[in-house]
Amino acid sequence: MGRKNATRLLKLYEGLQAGFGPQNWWPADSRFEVIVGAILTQNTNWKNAEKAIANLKAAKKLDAHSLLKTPDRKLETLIRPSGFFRQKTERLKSISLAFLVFENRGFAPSRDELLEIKGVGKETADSILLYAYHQPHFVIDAYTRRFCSYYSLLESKEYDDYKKYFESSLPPDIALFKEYHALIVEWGKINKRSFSN
DNA sequence: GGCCAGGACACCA
DNA sequence: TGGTGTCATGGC
Repeated sequence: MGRKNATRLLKLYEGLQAGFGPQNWWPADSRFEVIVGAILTQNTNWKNAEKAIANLKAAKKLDAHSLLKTPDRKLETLIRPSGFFRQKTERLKSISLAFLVFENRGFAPSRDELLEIKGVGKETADSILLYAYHQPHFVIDAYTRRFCSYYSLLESKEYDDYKKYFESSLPPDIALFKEYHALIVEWGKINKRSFSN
């Protein structure tokens, strides 16, 4: 059954690849920038998150120390285009602090450690693990659920059900995980009018 | 002009 | 566990 899923998933992957080409996620110059982007894009169009990141970059606040030293009001102004700017200001600060701890001790955070950080849920944690720390965690988002529903792969309400489905069906290939999730997002953007929910 | 983005969390029953 | 409200800007 795992084999069947694998065959099916890989076939769909090839189709997406052929249709959309290489995505090369995550666009960022540093590990910290990936993490910041993961917070800023929560329930937000990436274009808007990108503007906020550009503002942070221009203000030279795109490193954990500078960001932590920036007053909340100032930070809110810089990230305003990404929406939810008050929440995200708080979340950026809490994750910046945790990031410094991870850097100092010299090894990557576990999923549970990330989930303990305020403002980091399952999708954000997996995005950070996959795209910032290059570990084989499959990222599940709204598009992935629709994708699974559309192709009758899996029907569930639980994040972890989807995560296990992909991780147990696919070979633990980091590049594959990164590219597959990115392609599903592209697929979702194109098909969003085709069906609802 | 309404709808919704690469979610998370608090609160309630 | 399951349902609902809140957070907020900008593109289409």
